[in-house]
Amino acid sequence: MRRDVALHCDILRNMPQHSIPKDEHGARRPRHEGRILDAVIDGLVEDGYQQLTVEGVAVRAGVHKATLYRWWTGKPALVAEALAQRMDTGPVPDTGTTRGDLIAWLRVTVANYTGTQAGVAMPALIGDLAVTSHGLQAFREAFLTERRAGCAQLVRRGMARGDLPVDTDVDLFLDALAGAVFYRQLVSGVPITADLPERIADLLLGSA
Amino acid sequence: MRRDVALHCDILRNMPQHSIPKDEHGARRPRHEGRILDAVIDGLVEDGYQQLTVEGVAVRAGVHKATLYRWWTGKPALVAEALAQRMDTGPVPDTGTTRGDLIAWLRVTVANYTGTQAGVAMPALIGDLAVTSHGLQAFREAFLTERRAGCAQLVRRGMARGDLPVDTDVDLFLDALAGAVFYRQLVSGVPITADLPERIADLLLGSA
Amino acid sequence: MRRDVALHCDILRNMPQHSIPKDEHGARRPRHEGRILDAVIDGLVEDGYQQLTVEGVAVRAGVHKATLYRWWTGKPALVAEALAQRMDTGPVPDTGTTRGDLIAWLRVTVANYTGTQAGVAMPALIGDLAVTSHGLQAFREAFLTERRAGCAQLVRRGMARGDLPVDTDVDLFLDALAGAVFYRQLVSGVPITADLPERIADLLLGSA
Amino acid sequence: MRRDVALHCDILRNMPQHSIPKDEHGARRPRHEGRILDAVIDGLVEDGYQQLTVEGVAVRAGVHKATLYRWWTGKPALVAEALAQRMDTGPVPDTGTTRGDLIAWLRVTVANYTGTQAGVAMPALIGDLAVTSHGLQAFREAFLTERRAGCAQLVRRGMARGDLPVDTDVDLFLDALAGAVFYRQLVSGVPITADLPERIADLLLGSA
DNA sequence: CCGTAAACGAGACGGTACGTCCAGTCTTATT
DNA sequence: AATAAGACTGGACGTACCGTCTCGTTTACGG
Repeated sequence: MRRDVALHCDILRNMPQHSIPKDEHGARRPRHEGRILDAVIDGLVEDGYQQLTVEGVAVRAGVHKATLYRWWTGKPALVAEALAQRMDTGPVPDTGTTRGDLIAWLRVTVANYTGTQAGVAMPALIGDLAVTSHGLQAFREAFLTERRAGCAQLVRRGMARGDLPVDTDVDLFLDALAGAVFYRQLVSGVPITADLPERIADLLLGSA
Repeated sequence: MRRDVALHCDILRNMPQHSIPKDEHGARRPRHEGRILDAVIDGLVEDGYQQLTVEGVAVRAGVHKATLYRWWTGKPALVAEALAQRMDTGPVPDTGTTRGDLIAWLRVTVANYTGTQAGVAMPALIGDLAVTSHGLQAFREAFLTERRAGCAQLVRRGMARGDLPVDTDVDLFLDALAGAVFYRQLVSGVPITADLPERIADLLLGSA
Repeated sequence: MRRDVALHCDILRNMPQHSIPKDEHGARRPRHEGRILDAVIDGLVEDGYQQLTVEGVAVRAGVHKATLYRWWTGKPALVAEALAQRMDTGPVPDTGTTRGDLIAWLRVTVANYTGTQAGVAMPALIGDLAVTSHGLQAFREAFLTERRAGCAQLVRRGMARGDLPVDTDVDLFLDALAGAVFYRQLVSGVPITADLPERIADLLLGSA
Repeated sequence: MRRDVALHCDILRNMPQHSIPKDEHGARRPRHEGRILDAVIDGLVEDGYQQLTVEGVAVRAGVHKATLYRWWTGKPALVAEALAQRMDTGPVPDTGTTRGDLIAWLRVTVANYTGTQAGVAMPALIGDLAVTSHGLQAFREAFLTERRAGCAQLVRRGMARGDLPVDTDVDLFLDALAGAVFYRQLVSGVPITADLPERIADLLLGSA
């Protein structure tokens, strides 16, 4: 009943008062889920993941702490769900060229990791989720799988076009693509400039 | 006096009893520094970064909690120093070929992130360090700069040899190199196999 | 509607299914009153008064918590009613001698306070009831008045017989009689032996 | 270290600032013990035992909740210690006559149970203490033993004087003595008048 | 060899948040 | 109607760890 990191892309929210909210499968949902997830996002933006507390979210959302624990197992689950719902995924880009597709895709990635609080929250969140073995895996499925599949599609299109070697290791390509952004933002700290997407695309297309 | 993330590659340790440990500049050092950093590492290995507590380290090291706070500002500083001392850096590889050098360097990187507890602790540690603006920067300088410089040297050698384009963005190349490993280990969760170093090298050398 | 500590010596219980239970005055009664009060008693016996919870009673009785709150004001009222129905009162003893009567009466008292869970539950129950001014009074009327009247009758018979002074303070006599048992059981903790009734009777009859 | 109901008649309190308070045996004591026990008593008087909360005591005493839990196991232990220190024991009365002694002793008893909040708190306290098997026993030893011994001395003196039968069951006598007051105050609810001590004395001396 | 300064051990303490429990109320649906 | 189902507010629980503090003791160096 209680979702650990059971993430839903729930669009049915802000229902008329006094009607029990349900998701698309008819399952019960927290009464004030919208307010709660908004509160999580707001807290992330203002204070960052570390400073975010369950009690703080409860206060901000005007909800009792116990209500949060009824529906989520704790801070990681709350944040994971909030991020999953708010993180921009967008459509798979189709610009006509492989380079253009990769650049478009990377732009969204860069925006997600830098523009929102998601990037800053991510390492700590992952650290928290990794405490339990299943936590991180569930998060990956809810959060990454879809987005990763979109990019894989894009890479295969490039292979078909002959822009990429036919034996390209797709998974590795994706890891290098996203990893370059992720690592720069979190670890190396090299400033992220507007032309980063193009530079990464060029590096990986071997046409730099 | 108190080092926040003032990391030293201290080789003077395990001194004869009853002599005050000093570093190479004659500065005083914590009496039981060796035991303490060992305790940190042990704690990391057994419980992970999240579960590690300053009190726990104190108990494990047979030292009073206040002693730790006298010398370090808290958990992140303790862990950062412990990792910096234990993380294997090694010499800059020189195998004769650029591909060989990259593979050798990546092997050490993979070993660091997977073999030790460092990789697992890293995201949470970074998350903690990122709370204070200077924390993360200090950690980078102590931890990354040297290692990164070694790899940069290796990349420039490749450019000189003509194995890499002359206008290669070195910083970006390093980010993609390490990022692919880091991202795979922490985010995507794709299993890390023995041939990963070769595959990454091939991908980035455009010869895949 | 809702009885606070409105205790009834209800003998209409375990009715045929699907007939609305009513008391002797035709008033409506909770549908599953029997199961509920049994659950209270069971809970008292197994866990004691402190550990008894309204939710626990609801679960045990297979009834919804709200149902309990519809008919009773809370735990004290529930327990008070359950005890009132189960506490053995018995007839006023008439053995022919005052000493015999007192002993017989004390035997029942001792049995009530030691054999059942009533004695153990009593102080905490009284503590809870005493929170509201009327709570304790209502409990006294339902629980004590009848039993006390029976004993008073017995004492007056003794005065008539000349076994007790004609100016005996009956209320005080009753308090000392029951108080000796109550105090020993709850406060002093001196073990209660089989001959306690005789000893108390002798003490108060002045023939010890 | 932590006293469950380890009660001390500690007179060493309100020490000069920054000196660690110790009891007569040199054992450590809570820094603000005086303020804390005062807060307990005040809370009892104003709200009664049931409404008293550990958090409330902490606030009232200007002390952190964790401090209370460091030194006491919970509410029962706190209240027990506070009552033990504040409950008037007084010297064993010696009026020259057994009747006078009993009356004097009963007056203090009545005052304790009615004048202070102790009497009102007592049943609920006992109920709480009785949850753990040792709790009640510890309380008895700290709280009752001394006072009871004083009265026993008084009863034996009466036996020596010939005012009481030589085979009087002292324990039972004490139970009846205190029980009459206790039971009236808590259970029967009969109003306690000024002449109650005399009446009880007369009843038990068989001279009523 | 002894006095001084520091590091250290011991542990109470205030503070913040945790995650849990139960009370008691409410809405909605069912019987 | 009375019940069932169960979400919800509210308040307290007892715990964990943080980082700071005082106080007394040890340690090792420098005169």
